[in-house]
Amino acid sequence: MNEKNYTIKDIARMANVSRGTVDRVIHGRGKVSKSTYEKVRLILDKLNYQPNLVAQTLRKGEVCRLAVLLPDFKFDIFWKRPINGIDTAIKDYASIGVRVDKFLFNPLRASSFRKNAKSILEDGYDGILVAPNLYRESVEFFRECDKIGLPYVTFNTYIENTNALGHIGQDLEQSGKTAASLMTKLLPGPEELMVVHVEESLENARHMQEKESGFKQFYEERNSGGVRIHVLKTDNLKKIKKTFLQVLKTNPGIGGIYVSTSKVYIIAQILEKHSISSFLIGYDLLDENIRYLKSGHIDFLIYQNPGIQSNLGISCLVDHLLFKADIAKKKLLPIEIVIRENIENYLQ
Amino acid sequence: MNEKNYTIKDIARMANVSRGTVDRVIHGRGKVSKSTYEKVRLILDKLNYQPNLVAQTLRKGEVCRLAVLLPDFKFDIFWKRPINGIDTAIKDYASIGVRVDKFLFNPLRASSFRKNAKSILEDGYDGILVAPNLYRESVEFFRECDKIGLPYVTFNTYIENTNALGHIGQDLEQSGKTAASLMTKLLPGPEELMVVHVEESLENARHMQEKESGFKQFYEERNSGGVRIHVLKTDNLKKIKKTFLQVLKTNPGIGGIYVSTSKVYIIAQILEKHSISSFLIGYDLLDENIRYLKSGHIDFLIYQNPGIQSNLGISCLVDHLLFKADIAKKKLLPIEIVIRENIENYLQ
DNA sequence: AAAAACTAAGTTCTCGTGCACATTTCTATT
DNA sequence: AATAGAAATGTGCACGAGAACTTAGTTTTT
Repeated sequence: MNEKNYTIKDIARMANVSRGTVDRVIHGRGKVSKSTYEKVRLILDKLNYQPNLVAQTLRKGEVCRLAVLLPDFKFDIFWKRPINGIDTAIKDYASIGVRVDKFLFNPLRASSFRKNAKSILEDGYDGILVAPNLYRESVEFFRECDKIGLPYVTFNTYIENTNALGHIGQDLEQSGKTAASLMTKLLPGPEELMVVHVEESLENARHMQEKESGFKQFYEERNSGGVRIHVLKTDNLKKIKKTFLQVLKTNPGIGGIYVSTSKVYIIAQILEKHSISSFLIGYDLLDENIRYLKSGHIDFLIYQNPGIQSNLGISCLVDHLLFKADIAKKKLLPIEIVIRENIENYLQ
Repeated sequence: MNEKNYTIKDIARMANVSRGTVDRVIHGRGKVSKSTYEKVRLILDKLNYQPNLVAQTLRKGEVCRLAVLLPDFKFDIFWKRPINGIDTAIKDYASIGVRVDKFLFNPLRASSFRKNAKSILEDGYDGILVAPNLYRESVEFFRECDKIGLPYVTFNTYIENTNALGHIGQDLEQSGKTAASLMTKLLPGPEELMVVHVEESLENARHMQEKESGFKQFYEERNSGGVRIHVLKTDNLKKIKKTFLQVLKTNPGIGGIYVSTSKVYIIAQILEKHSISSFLIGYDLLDENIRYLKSGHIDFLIYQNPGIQSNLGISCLVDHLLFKADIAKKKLLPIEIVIRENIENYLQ
């Protein structure tokens, strides 16, 4: 019950050797006779010796240095929350001696990515968390990392065939499927539905596509042949109202709308204004969205906490570097289903 | 950007005093002249000195000792997961010098609670996490704690008018409301519903009641006058099938069933066997429940991770004791809505 | 005026780890 | 047997905080 935490000193005393010898055994630094090695090893194993992480951290000062390479939210607001999440993670990990430096690149300029990547490679970091949304440059960067054995974790955008330690991201397809499943719960019969993409960021172009694909896939897998899905895509916030209403008018059978982005409140607004009754599912806990969820104009919000994503990314590297833990290749974020009654959990 | 973390030594050098003096200023231990005090204080404030938590922990060895007083899961399986959660928390906090000891009592015997409570009081702990499900004994225990200024956090069962530092628990009423809200999404019209309580543990008797109350409240608040709710309560697993089928037969209009416990798979089983089609909402990610969720016999599962609950409980005490943080009086657990498409997030 | 009491400050030790350096022990060669 | 050289093992210090202990200087007491 009352487990004592054995120290190197304890082990040394029990094995009748000095601390230095125990230390050498623990770290396999050699220069220990075979018999001594085995004697110490046995005691170590029997007592299940765990080094005192606190002392270790104190001694080492900075345990490891991580670099984070993400798009600057100045150019793409999408990245604001992941970056805030990183800031939180930085504080959390500072106490155990992990230092994290941020490198933010302009996602419109390959040169900006290259420049930051170069700095990272030159600065001798121990691990990197990177959003590889510039494909060619990222692959090039990964080659460099592989060359010098620098571990990296990919973030948000998944790239095949890399030696990444892991990937942290949203499961967009599954997210679309979740939306579709919720939709059929609202509208069990064969129905006419609409998928609306309200472009909000560069990053999201690809995301929206995958969500739509997941949404459709759900119905294909179910063989719900009777379902008709209309897709509306726009990046012009001014035009959207007109186009949207037109699609609705042309297809009066549409009973459910799935908005693939956090801009779902725009659709809710239109529905409210024109007193159109339709089921509505969208993303994220923006204040406007919450208002419409509470008023009943939005039926479900799906939430994938980007803050958690950042934290997972850092912890993934730390686990590998510090605790030598085997980490899951792909860590995906929870897809949270939010309604009026359980929203409180997700606010703060 | 590149904030250096100043140490006592740095401060001492800048103020031209010794480390001891700085230490005295920091901890207000007196024996420092006014002029020196102010000189040091000024530098401290200007540099926003934060003591190195790692060194502090190392020095102090054990930072604090916490006791956890819960029912033994040998007598009530309900407590298995919270206790597992505690075990996880114990490991997590060990690294920062927090020691947690478990005291498990027999929830059927007041004497068992008393005996454990006495041990805790005598052993000089710094804080206590307690499940006060034996009312009279708990109140008595809290009086003792108050007397010696021992902080405690209540867990799972809420007791009014205590000086508890906080309470960690499920929001049962809200949980019932969530179920009701999901039900209306499945069954929008005025309907006939059933609430089934399948008693599974002592603890749950009260829980079930609150969930039912929340479920009904949802409809009252909405003024859905047309809804009829039948309640079935049983602790006899053998009889349940018969009674349940009888209620269904007598009230053929019932279109939705809300099971207030994790035993929802029993109902699903009956529905499946008799090919009864009805919407079904229940609790927890038991293997059987997951199977029925995947097969479509269960429509929604609600999940309130008891492991998280334990962790929150410990962190609540640690925040208070170590970081002197103001903690929220009531911390409630997320109410997670689980369907086939997002279940993966919650498994492991 | 010397001893005692007190104040303000400095010094040293501890916590457990990890590494550099010092010392001992063993082996091989002359 | 003496000794170099390697191999094995021991020791000391630093990391930063914190508290006990020590010292220097001042005031009070007898």
